[in-house]
Amino acid sequence: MVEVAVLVRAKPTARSVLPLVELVREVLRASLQRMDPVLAKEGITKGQFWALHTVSSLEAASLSTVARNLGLTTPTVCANIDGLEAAGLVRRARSERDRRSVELSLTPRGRKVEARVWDHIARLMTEAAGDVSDADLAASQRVFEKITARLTAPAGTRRRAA
Amino acid sequence: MVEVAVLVRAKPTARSVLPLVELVREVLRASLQRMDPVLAKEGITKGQFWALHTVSSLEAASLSTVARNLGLTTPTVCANIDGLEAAGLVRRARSERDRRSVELSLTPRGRKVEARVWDHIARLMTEAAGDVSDADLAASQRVFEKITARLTAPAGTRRRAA
DNA sequence: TATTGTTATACTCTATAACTATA
DNA sequence: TATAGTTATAGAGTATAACAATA
Repeated sequence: MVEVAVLVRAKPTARSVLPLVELVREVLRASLQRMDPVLAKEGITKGQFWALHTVSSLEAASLSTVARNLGLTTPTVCANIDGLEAAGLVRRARSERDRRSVELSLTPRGRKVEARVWDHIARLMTEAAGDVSDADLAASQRVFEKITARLTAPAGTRRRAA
Repeated sequence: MVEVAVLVRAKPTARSVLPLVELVREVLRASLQRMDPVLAKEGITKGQFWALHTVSSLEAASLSTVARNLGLTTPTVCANIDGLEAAGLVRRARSERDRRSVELSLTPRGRKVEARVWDHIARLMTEAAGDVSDADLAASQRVFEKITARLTAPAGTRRRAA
C-alpha cells in the first residue's frame, strides 16, 4: 500500500487553483488592513500611495503612464494626484515637448513619504513571510508573473480555443 | 570566477518579497476586472458575490459568521445580504435557538448563481495558470497560507521583538 | 481626428456610530 | 451588560461621459 506520485510539470486544475484564489484575497485584505494606520499617519490614502509609488518608480511619469501602469483610468489617477499635489508630495509640470502632457515628479517630502511607507510594507511582508523558504517565494513569484502576463495580455494576443 | 550559491531554507529578505507584493496587487486587479462583466450579467456586485460564496460554504451561516469569515464588519455584510435577499438569492430566517441571530441560506437561484460565477473564476484562473507547474502552485499555496496565518494572528499571539 | 488631462457624476466598498431586540 | 443585527452616514475607489487644449 505504498503510493509514490512523481508529477513533473503537471497542469493545474481548478481544484489546485481555487484555494489559492481565496488565500490571495485574504492576504490582500489583511495586509491592506494592517497598512491603514500607517497611511493614515502619513495623511494619504491607499490609492494615493500607489500613485505616489508609481510616479516614484517611473522614469518620466505623465498622468496617463501612471494610469496605464496601475491599470486605472485617467480620471481616477487625476483625483489621486490632486490630493498628492495639495499635500505637497507631487509636482505637476506641463511638458515642453507636448503641451497636452503633464510631467509628474515627487517633491522631497513626497520622496520621504514614499520611502517610509514602502519600507513599512517591506517590513510587514518580510515578517509575515518569515517561515517561508526562498525557494517557495521564488516559485510564488514565477506563478504570479505568469498569471499577470496571461491576464493582462491584450485580447488579440490570446489564443482562441481550438 | 565561479560562484555557486546553495541556499536551503534561506530567510526571505525585503528584496525577495517586494516584487511579489506588486505582482499580487496586479493579479487581483486584473482578475477583478475580468470578472466584472460576469458579475454584471448575474446582476450582483463583487461584495455580494463574496457574501454569497461564504454563505454557500459555511455550514450554518449567520450574519456575524459571514462577516468574520470575510474579515468585514457586520454593517457591510448586512448591506450585501440586503441586496442578495432582494434579488431572491439568499433567505434570512430568525434563529429559533437565539432569536437575535439570523440564519442565512441560499435559495435555489442563489445556488445556481454562486456555482456559475465560482465556476467562471475557476476557469479564468486555471487558464491563467496554464503554464504553471503543480509544484510551483503548491509552493504558492504554502506561501500564502503562512502569510495569512501570520497576518491574521490575533495581536496577543504575535511574538514581541526580543 | 486623436490624445492628454480634467470635471461632473454615480455606484460600490467599507467603516464608525447609534439604535433595537434579545441574551 | 453583552451580543446580533440593523440603519444612518460618510469617505475612499472606481468608472463613464463630456469637455478643453493640443497634436
